Amino acid sequence: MKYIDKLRISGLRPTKQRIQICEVLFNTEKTFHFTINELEQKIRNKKGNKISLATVYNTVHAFEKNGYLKRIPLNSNQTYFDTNVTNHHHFYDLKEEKLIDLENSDVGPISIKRKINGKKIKSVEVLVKLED
Amino acid sequence: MKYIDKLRISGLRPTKQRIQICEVLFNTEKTFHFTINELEQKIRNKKGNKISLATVYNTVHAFEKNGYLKRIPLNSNQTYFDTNVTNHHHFYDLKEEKLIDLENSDVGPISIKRKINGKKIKSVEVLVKLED
DNA sequence: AGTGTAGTTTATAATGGTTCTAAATAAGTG
DNA sequence: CACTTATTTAGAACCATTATAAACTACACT
Ligand SMILES: [Mn+2]
Ligand SMILES: [Mn+2]
Ligand SMILES: [Zn+2]
Ligand SMILES: [Zn+2]
Repeated sequence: MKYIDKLRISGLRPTKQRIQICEVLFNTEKTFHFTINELEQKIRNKKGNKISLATVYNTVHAFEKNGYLKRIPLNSNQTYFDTNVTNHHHFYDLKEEKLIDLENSDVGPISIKRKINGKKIKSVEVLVKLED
Repeated sequence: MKYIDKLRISGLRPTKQRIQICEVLFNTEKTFHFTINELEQKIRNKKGNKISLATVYNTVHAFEKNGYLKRIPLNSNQTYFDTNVTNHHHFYDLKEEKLIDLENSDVGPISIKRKINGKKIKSVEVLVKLED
């Protein structure tokens, strides 16, 4: 999907800054994990110009709300996002403080046997912590 | 196990403040989830006196390090802890913003088929998000 | 018991990721 | 081009958490 469509569907006008964010986020072979600060640095390195943090936060949050980015539940002082929005799970390397994707085929089916009245399951996410 | 032993094993002297924290954390039929601020309020309500936040943080972190409390990976602006330190998983009710324990028997066995060289699995935690 | 030392509590400050603000700028529309 | 509305931005505000350092306490040893 073209960047501009992702932006438009997310209710955002395709500005110069947002398109640069898109190029770093979506113009890659592989998906990746990032914090807001890492993303801001990456844009500065790859594009050679600086986008204000407020714009990065706004754009990432809009993409998250519209399903083009995923927030990863993790105990860290920074929030981690994922450009891989398919259902998948994660290794978390405690020493390196790095996330690694687990393909869905890497994890057997997960059966949740308990039901909560009036609630339905929105997502099931597994976090596998790794140590040496 | 007596509070004082938990404290001593954690390398902490059994002071008046720490014993009050223990009474609120461990002197209950059921286990529970909490944030530091909720814990501090609970102590003030149940014990009628105030313990400084620094002491609550220090004590909780010492108990976490020694396996008497568990930190729950969750995307929140506050850190959640659990007095249930057995292997178990969680529902997270997105609307109520509340954690619910899933007993181990509520979740089928989870097989992780991928290995990372030189790393071993420390924990496997499932987070099931609930919506209405 | 009294003393000395190391551990502890506490109020308060510092830190740092995130969110808010409001003024300057840019996009879209006719 | 003129106008309206959305966007960007630097900086301030927010707030959970961590650090600080002075007053206080546990406890081991006389
Ligand atoms: Mn978090
Ligand atoms: Mn946190
Ligand atoms: Zn991922
Ligand atoms: Zn729990």
